[in-house]
Order: sequence, then C-alpha cells, then structure tokens
Amino acid sequence: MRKRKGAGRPTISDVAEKAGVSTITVSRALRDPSKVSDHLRRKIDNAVKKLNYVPHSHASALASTRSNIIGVIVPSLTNNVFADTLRAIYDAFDQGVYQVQLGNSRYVAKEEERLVRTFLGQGPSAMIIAGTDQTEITRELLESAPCPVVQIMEIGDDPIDMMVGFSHFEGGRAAGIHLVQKGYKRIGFLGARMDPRSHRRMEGFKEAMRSGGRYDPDLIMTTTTSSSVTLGAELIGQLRARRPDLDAVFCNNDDLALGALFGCQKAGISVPDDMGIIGFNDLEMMAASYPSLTSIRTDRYAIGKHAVAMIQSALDSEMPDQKIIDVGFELQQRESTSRKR
Amino acid sequence: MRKRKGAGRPTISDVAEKAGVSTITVSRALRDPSKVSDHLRRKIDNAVKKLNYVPHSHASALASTRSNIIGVIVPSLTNNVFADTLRAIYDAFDQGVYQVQLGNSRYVAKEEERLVRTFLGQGPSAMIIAGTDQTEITRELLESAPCPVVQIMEIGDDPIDMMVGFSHFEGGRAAGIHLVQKGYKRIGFLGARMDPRSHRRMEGFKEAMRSGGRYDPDLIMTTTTSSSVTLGAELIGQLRARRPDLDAVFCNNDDLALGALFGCQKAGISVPDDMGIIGFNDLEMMAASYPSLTSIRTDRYAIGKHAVAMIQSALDSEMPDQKIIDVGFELQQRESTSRKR
DNA sequence: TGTTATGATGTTAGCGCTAACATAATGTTA
DNA sequence: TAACATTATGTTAGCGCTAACATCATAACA
Repeated sequence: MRKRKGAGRPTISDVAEKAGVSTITVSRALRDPSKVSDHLRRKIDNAVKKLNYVPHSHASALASTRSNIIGVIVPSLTNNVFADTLRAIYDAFDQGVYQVQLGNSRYVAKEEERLVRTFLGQGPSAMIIAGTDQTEITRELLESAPCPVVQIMEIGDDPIDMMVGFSHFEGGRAAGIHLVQKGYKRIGFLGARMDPRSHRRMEGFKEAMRSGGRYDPDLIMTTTTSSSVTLGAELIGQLRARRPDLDAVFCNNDDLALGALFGCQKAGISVPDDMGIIGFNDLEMMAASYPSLTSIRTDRYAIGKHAVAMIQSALDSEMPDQKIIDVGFELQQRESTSRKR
Repeated sequence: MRKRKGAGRPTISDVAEKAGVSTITVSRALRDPSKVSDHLRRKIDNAVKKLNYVPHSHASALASTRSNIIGVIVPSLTNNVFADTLRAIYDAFDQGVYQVQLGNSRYVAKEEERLVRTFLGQGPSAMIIAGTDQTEITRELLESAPCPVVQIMEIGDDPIDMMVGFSHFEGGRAAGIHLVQKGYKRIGFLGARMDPRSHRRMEGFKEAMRSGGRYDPDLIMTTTTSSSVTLGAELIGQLRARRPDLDAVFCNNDDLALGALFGCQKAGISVPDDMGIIGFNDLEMMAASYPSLTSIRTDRYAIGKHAVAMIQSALDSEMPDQKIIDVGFELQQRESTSRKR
C-alpha cells in the first residue's frame, strides 16, 4: 500500500474522529460556529484543544480557492514613512482572517515586478502596492488580477483599481510657497534617492519658485544616494560651497532636513535667521529638535487604514465610496522657518 | 456532474497538455530543470510563458508538506532597530524559494502567542522570533515545532533552538562604565517602553554604577510610554527638575538620547561639559548630530544575516557551527561624552 | 394530518500539486 | 551479449481541506 507522510500534525479528521462527527462539521464549527449546534460545537472545541489542532492554511486555501492573503509591496523597510503605513495595515488586519504578505522592492522596478508575480501566485485576496510608477508588465499583471488592488502613498489620474495618498507635487509646491512667503530669496532644494515621488515633490517646488520669481536651477542639489541625516549635512555643505548666498532649503524628507540643521549648526549658521529649513513628512523628531523644524505633515497611518477599508468594502462587494482618496497634507510651521523679517 | 470553480488561472495540467507531456514532468522542469531533457524543458518553458502560468503555492505546499514560509515575529514595525534586522532577513531570502511571513506582536506577549499559533498553522520552514521572553505556552509551541527556530536580538542561556544577538546587560554596563570613566558623577538613566531588553540594559547600567560607587536609584527615570525624541527631551527635563545636579545620562535608546540633547540645548545646558549623553544602538543620525552623540553600536543587519544563515544550514541538515551567536556591540565614543576634565 | 420550509449534519469529489512507485530507454560492465 | 545500473518520463494516489449536493430531523403551516 502506498503511503505518504503528511505533516505529522493533527488534521481535521483527527478532530472529527475524536469529537464523533464528520470532518465537514468540524470545518463549519471552526469557520462559522453558528452553523453548528451548541452540543457538537462544545465537543469539537474540546477535541481541538486536546489535540492542539491548528488548521492547515494551505489545504484550506486550496480547497476554497481563497487564500486570505493580502500582498503588500513597499520599496523600503527602514524608511519610517512606509513603516507607519505598514503598521496601520498590520493593525487593521490584525484580528481578521487575513494574513499580510510583505515584499520589499528596494526601489527597483524589476524587483517589484518579480514580487507581484510571486504574490499573485498565492492567489491573494487583495494587493497593496506603493506608488504609481509600476512597469508596463506589472501594471498589466495587476490590472488582470482577480482581486482588489490599492496603490498607496500617492494619487494620480489613472489608478490600476483604487488609490489612497496625496499629491507630492502639491506638497512640494506648498513647501516652496511657504519659503517664498517667509521672505527667503535664494531658496535651494536638497534631494536624496530621487525616486518618482521625490521627483514630483521637486517639480512642485520648482513650480512654486517659478511663480514666485525665485527659480534658479543652480540651487537644486540632488543625489541618487539613499537619504540619511549625515547626507543632509553634506548636501547643504556642498550647496553652500557652490552658492554661499543660499538662505533657505526645502529638503526632500525629514532626515535631510535634520542633517541640514546639524550642518548649519556646525558651520555656525543661524537657523532660521540665516537659513530657513523645511522638511517633508513631519516625523516625530521634527517638533522636538532645537530649533524645531518646519515640515509638511503627512498622515501615513491614515493611508494604511484607508487602504484596508477600501479593500474590505471591495471584498464585501460593496462599491467603495470612492476609487481615489486624497488624505492631503498640512504645513506644520515651526522655528526653522520663523525668522523675524 | 459535480463541478467546482477552481481559481480560474492556468494549472500545471494546462501547461502539461500544451507541452504534450505529463504534469509531473512540468513539475520537475519547474523545480529542478536538470531532471528534464533540454528538448522537453524548452517545450514546457514555452507553454509556461504562453499561458502566463504561475504555480499555485498552496497546492504545492499541501502536496509536498513543505510551505517554504519563514515566520518572523517582531514587537515593532516602526522601531529602526527591528527594521534593520528585517531588511537583512528579506535581503537574505530574496532570491530563494522562501517567503517571509511577518508578524507584529506590538510588545504584547499574548499577541505573540497568537501569531506563533497562526504561523505554525502554515507549517513554516523556520521561525524567527525577537527576544527571549516568550510566554510558557509560546515556548512550548516553538519547542515542539518541527522546524528550526531562531531567537534574535539578544542572547541567553536557554535557547528554544538557536539564538543570535548580544547581551543587553553588558551593553548597558559598558555605557555606565564609560560615563564613570569620563569622570561624570551623578549619572542618570532614561528609559522608555521598558520592555525586557530595556530592563536588562538598565540592570547592566546599575551594575556599572554600583561597582563605580555611583549608584543612586533616585537618578533612574523610566516610563512605559513608547520611546520618542520628544519623550527624551521631556524625561531629561523631569530628571533635572528632580536632581538639578545631574551631570550625565545613559539613554535606553538613541531617540531618547537625541531628545535629551535637544532638551539640554533648549535649557542652555552645555553638552558634554555640563551634561554627558550616551545612547544605545548607534542609529545613523548619532554621528551626524551637533554635537555628535556617543552610543553603543549594535549590528542589527548582521543579526538578521546570521539568523538566516543558521536557518539555512539547519534546513540543509548540517549541524550549525554554533547554536548561539554573540554579535557583540561596540562603544562609539563621540562629542557628547568627550568633555575636558 | 400531511405538506412544506428550515436547520443540522453527512457524503462525495475535487482544489492543484508532488511523493512514491512503475516503466521504458539508454549506457556500462564483464 | 547478458546482466545490471542509470536516466528520463509516466501513472496513481494522496496532501488536508471545503464546495456542492444529499439526507434526515424538526418546526411551521394549512
């Protein structure tokens, strides 16, 4: 007689036998207790406990053709911005039946494509993916995926399915306008990584400079190096070396802004009087620094929460209230741009 | 005739039919191409491409009783310390067949227990779990799990299976000794969250104070609130209010240390002359700040890499070189504790 | 009272894949 | 050339669960 090993763990049949019922009754008792009489339910619960039975999720997924997996793809695990959104997603799916499956694309489009393929192989219940700059193939894969798809962190005209985020262009523009209004004259831009969202912030900034009559491409300093506080100090040093008359900077993100502050302090430049600094995202530290740092506040946690809510209403086959949610942003003015004119 | 839907995606049979071979040959061609002749392999590859076939991972897991899932449980998704280790784990498993399944226990033991149960339900190939303070039940579950288990971030005498990390007690002690050696007299401790690892750092610190003749419980200030830069500024303010003669602090972690620095700057206290500050973990920003901040450097990325290497040698059924790996730590002295005596 | 709706439980087949064995084709050795 | 090993491919039966249908008991109703 041919035999196979199995996983060596108790199966639903073991439970059924112990409880004196059929396997399907056990299955029902575990998935929807109201479908089974109290009498049998108690017996089954006991058997489950005694055997320390845990359902085999793969068998369940195969039989029901529902995996209960939510695929999430982000470009970075160490960036606080994504960490906050991820936390929201994990919090929201916490109690339910869904399992979050996380992938790190490391800002590489081909990597993202590979992850999408892998995740779709698990027949996910939904997909969450950061950004709007997928490759053609990735887009096609996701468009034909038989599950809800939410693009997060930013918004645009042409969602694959649903979207939640905010306009990075407008965020960058708001930062630029703020510096112009504060009376700064030679306003620079410091950018690290320069992923698509950073680019759009920069474009928004440029737009603000142009309409404020302050546009000067020589004041823009970017690098593809990944962002860090140290880099912020270096970049402002380089930009000041090139343009000693620089009197304000919009930093791509808060790490750079904090680094720029430290760089100024080291060089004996007074913030905000001789140098205005504004960051992006408003991480917690921005309010605590000395001087405190102005930033564009974004609600990353809300993005995650909305994404899950959209998925849940899509899975309940309700029409979502909207296909695109703009969570906006808010300029948080602090000491680093509050000079006396 | 009874019929079921299926997932609607192409299956291995579709590929087999199109390529004119049996399903098992397709299975082999995909898992180990060397087992199939070039001739058939080409045919199969073509069919796969034409049908856009992606294997159903659940079916594979069920049939082979191997899930290729690596369960990872950490207490926080936003703490940079875990983010670095997670990144290492994701990087290491990147190209292989394994899928990382991440859980966030939020520093709640019961939550951790629930996650362990869920993950074991997927028949993981291995488990990685942060810390050594699992509940009794969690420990039992993991001990009887039919897969390698690695506890990460810290080390101890009694591993469930394997361990990689460092001694938080010794790290805390090293920080304390450093401040004593630098000639600081009234040395405080600022602690947030106060999870078990924080506790052990504090105990190491106390030990250093005792042996240096500087122990004063009145100088210890802790809270269960989660750590933040803002909190660091607050805590040092409170401790100074209680003990105006305070002249140095060891901070539980780098966020608090940075906050303590800002707090001192705001209050006009000179760092390091009137106040020495040392943090823990040596995040990137510590070297960039002004003044730069002393910290205990820990190699979180290495912890993740080692954990994966241990798992891989266990799965290849080689005996691992060692069951417990101590990656150590290194005191990184900077300006914040470099006063002229 | 018989008829029908409702609810609880069981039987059977199959989700898509691979382990285990079987078989055919080829190479190797004395 | 027979005897055996090796390689390439196929057949069959399950992995553990649940969808779909079937059955039986009880409640509801005319």
